Amino acid sequence: MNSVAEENASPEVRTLAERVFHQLQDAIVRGELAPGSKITEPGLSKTYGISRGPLREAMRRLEAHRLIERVPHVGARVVKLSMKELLELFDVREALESMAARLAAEHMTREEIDGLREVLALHEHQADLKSGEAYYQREGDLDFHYRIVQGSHNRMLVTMLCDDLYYLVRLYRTQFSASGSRPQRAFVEHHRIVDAIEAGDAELAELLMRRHVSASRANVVDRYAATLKQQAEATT
Amino acid sequence: MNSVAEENASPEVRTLAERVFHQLQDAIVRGELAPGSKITEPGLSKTYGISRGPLREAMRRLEAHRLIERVPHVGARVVKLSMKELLELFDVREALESMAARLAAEHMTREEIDGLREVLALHEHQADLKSGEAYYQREGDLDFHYRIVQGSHNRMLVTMLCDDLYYLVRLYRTQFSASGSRPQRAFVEHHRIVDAIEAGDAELAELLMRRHVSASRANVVDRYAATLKQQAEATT
DNA sequence: CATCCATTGATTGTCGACAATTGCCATGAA
DNA sequence: TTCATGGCAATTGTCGACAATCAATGGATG
Repeated sequence: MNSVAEENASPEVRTLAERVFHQLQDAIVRGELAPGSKITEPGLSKTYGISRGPLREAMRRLEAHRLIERVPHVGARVVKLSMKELLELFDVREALESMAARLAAEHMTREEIDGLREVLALHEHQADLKSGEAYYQREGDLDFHYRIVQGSHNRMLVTMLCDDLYYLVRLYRTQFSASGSRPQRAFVEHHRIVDAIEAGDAELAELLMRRHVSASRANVVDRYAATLKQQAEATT
Repeated sequence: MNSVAEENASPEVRTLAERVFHQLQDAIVRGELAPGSKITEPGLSKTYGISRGPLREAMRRLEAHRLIERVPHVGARVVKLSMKELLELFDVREALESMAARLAAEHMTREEIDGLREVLALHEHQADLKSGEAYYQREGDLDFHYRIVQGSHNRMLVTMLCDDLYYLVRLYRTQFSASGSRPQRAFVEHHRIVDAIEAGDAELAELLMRRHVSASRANVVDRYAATLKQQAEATT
């Protein structure tokens, strides 16, 4: 049923390999393909109705994006983020996003800043409606970071964060079912960051973003420790 | 002389696609494939004596590493770094390497620090011999940065810098024939960085590395401006 | 003479089949 | 019972051929 519906030309969905790459990327990030599960070429080839050629290219791209792990002559499995790797991811994000915030403060245009403010307002509105949910809010959080990165006007940075790391972040959120959080505090931090960017204060924007990511990391560590403790109590 | 040396089973040179990927990677970085030149699948297929299947997978990997650029149904060309992209690269390096230095100061082992000092001593020795050359010194410079990144013990960071960015750095050096430099000053900076790492002073190590990369970037800008001016004079 | 369109050539995208390597399972011996 | 060894099935790696798409050249027309 989907073979006819999706044939209109999106930016880069013109070839089969591209299409199945995005499909697989989504399936993995949304958790439809379980982390750690084995991926077999004939299997996917059948489910997606394409030959193994394009499929292998799609898998090579997934490998480059760290969404699957391959071993020659053995096979591929969906990546399974360990706590260690998750913390590594946060360190990298801290480095790259703080730089992005700094560059954004220097290069962001008026329209981009306005758009950023709108995103912020939208989030607060949603947060008012269902403050406990924090469901759409999570996607919104990424939206916020997304726009700042684009505001850096550094294409290399944009590619690294938006095309690679953010998919890992989303994967982590489904994998650890991390609905988590600290909504109001994050909102305040977001506002401060935008203020700094609007003021053109690169140093401050960088510092605030760095603390923001760092705090998010600390929050994850806390929640993880709590989970461990809870499990320990459950088994006694 | 290295064409025979590297054929015994290296970590991941077991499949044709892997092999030709590394070969192409080297060829591009060393400038044997001119930047901007068009790459055709039948052509490479013949020169390397393999079928188009593995070749396409190798090219997909090269694309992911930003060494070639592909357009669907049109073709692929060797990447040609513009000055803008080069500066973008430096910003990303500044972010990632300063974080690496910080983590290195926290996690580097005694042996790794000793090894780092040896590298430094070796470079000074080479610099004494032929102070003007700065040829091997350039590879040495990368060696220094390489080891610090590994000292961060952050696998994601290692992959990003060593597997991706450093190849772009090498490509830039051949493309701009940038033998460039400021040897003695860089040496001093290197020493200071190692001192900070050995002292476990993460903040300082981060700051110094950041300045080091930033200074290197400024140096590139200066040399570029000089080149432009020189060209302008030549055409009058 | 310039512009537009069609045909041609080549290159990329896709497919199915064959060869090579791996992991598993059964069989046998210590 | 346990371990080693052999064969077997399945998956991955590789190849050559066919179809789809694009750029380029040539001719026709305003």
